[in-house]
Amino acid sequence: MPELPEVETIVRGLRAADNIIGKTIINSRVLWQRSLAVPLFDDFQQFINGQQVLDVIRRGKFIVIKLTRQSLLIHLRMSGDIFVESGETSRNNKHDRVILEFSDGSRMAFNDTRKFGRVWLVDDPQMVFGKLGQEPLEDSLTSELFFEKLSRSKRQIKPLLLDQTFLSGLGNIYTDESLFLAGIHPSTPANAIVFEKAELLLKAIREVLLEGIKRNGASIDWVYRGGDFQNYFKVYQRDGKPCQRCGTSVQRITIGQRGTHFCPHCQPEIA
DNA sequence: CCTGAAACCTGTCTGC
DNA sequence: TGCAGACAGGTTTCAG
Repeated sequence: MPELPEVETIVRGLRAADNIIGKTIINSRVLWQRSLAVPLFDDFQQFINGQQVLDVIRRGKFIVIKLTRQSLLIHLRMSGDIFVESGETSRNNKHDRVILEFSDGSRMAFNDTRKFGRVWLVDDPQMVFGKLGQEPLEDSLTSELFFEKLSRSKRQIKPLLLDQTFLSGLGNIYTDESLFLAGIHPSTPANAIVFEKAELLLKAIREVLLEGIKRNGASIDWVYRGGDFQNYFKVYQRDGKPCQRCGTSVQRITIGQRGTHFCPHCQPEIA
């Protein structure tokens, strides 16, 4: 599920719809030990009990739950999801990995089919995301700064955008969609992108992320949470179908072990 | 510094 | 129907 817009959608839900702010944790259950990055199970349970949820924010693809004394960080990786509920659950809870129980009888479940997701309970979040790159939606990232960052790397633009130490929050879908909007071939060397194109790319990244957030993220495969951005993909998983701009068949190639979708006509090789 | 491959996992879909 | 293989929204680690 999880790129910046999906994580943002979940965080907003935890602040509003599911509102866990103000709740006190009275018990925790860890059903899959390796979902816990740190600390070990005994300490986790001991430390978290009694702490109250003060706030929930997002940093990159991390969900940050600020507690009385510490922070609970959750990274959903490929298949993680969060559910808040009370009473008997009606959903499929087969893949619940970590559950927090609140004093009002409700609970929050971290569900993760593929078990790639991780949970950290730490004093200082910086310990976990110290090297994370800038938030793409923040104004402090100017076109000039973005262009300068690009010009310092000769890596292919797609793997660079996926690198969370370069920018934080972009994943496979939003990267492909952004490169399409900007008309840049995914294997273009970053330092071959001229200023005007860099400016266009930053604008495209923001446009795609904001639309994703507006549509509550994308729901694909067997995971559905209400988001419908999947109905507005221009290239992602549209290989073989005509490009909506020029009609050329959208192509799928592999770059950096990731499926990569682009229009050969609108995104010519050489920036 | 860069790239590619493998690992961590479960589930779905396609083709024979 | 069965079964092999490819593939999936991510990240880390290691070899070259």
